[in-house]
Amino acid sequence: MSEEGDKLTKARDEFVAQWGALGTQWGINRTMAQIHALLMTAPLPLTTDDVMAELQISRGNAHTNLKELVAWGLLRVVVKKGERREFFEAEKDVWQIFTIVARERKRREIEPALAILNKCAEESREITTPEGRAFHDQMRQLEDFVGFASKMSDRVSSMKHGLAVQLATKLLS
Amino acid sequence: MSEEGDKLTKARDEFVAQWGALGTQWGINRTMAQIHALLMTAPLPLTTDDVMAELQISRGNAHTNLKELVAWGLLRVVVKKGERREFFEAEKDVWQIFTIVARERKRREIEPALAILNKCAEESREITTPEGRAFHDQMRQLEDFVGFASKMSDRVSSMKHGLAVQLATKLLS
DNA sequence: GTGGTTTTTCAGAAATTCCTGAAAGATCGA
DNA sequence: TCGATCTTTCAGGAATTTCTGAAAAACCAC
Repeated sequence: MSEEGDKLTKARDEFVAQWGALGTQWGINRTMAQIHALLMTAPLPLTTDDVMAELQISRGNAHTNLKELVAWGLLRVVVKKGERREFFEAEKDVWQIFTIVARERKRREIEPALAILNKCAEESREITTPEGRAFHDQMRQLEDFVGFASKMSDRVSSMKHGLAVQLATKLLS
Repeated sequence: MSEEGDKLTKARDEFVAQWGALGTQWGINRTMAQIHALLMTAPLPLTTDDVMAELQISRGNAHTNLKELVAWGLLRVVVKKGERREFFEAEKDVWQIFTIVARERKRREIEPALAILNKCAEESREITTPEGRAFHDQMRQLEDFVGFASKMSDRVSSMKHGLAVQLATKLLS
């Protein structure tokens, strides 16, 4: 039995470590990704101290990243009767996770881009030189495309899981 | 005339600066994003020295990031008759840019994730404890979803622009 | 070959991001 | 109100990423 426990611990530790390393690529910091991995695979909600102990990190670090994950909506705070400490539990549904991440990425990556493109397209609207026209055109094309992507992202994110799969299956066939 | 030229220069400089700042969010470094912005809006191909002068950066920095952009496929090297220096020109078609970025992101973000999930699902396959089953299940669900996303990404990236728009329009209607 | 030009590399500096640890601030029961 | 417990903040330090500048390598015409 202890052997199976070992295998599980090993697999889980590996998942946490590797997922943390991947987090960097995804533009979130290592600790945040590790905490997310840890809680996604935790059978029960954990406290800040549990997380500190498991990942060997400081209280400040654990606290900041736990709250950040709560702000994203990837974790929930759980209050237990007769317990003063806060417990944290992860959203485990993959479609939910996906929509949360998609929304956040849209907010941080797509919307600022749109704002810039809008502004630059506007500022160059009335320039009549060939270079000016070319610039304006390029801004418009980018703006149109990014705006389009933004709308798509909204649509997909707000779909029910089943519907999205249905659509995707059609696309893949 | 000079007034229009000023307006264009101003708009373009702003685009380069802001796009550079955005690059950070997108997980590429500021300089790389700035160079990309500069060349996407350049009427003619530029040399390394042009880029150094425009962005006020060192030769090493300019060189490294130009080559990186060429490796991505976002820039092309242009050789001019009677010129020894290399000139660089950007891919300006938005759909092309999108597919290139999508492919690169898939390679850097999705594929490593799949590899990890695969490994962890495999390692926990035979564990029979309830915790082990739960872990294995979670890995499988993530694996399935990410694999699915990977295939979708491939499909969309390899579409012709028109087809993608057609599909998307249907989705948006 | 030689001299002049352009490209490439890379060690160390600069900038940015992330983490720690401790102190201050809340919360709560008695 | 007090003491105990838990949460939050943040200055300074550590780690990571990015950039510079100069030297080396590659290239080319003569």
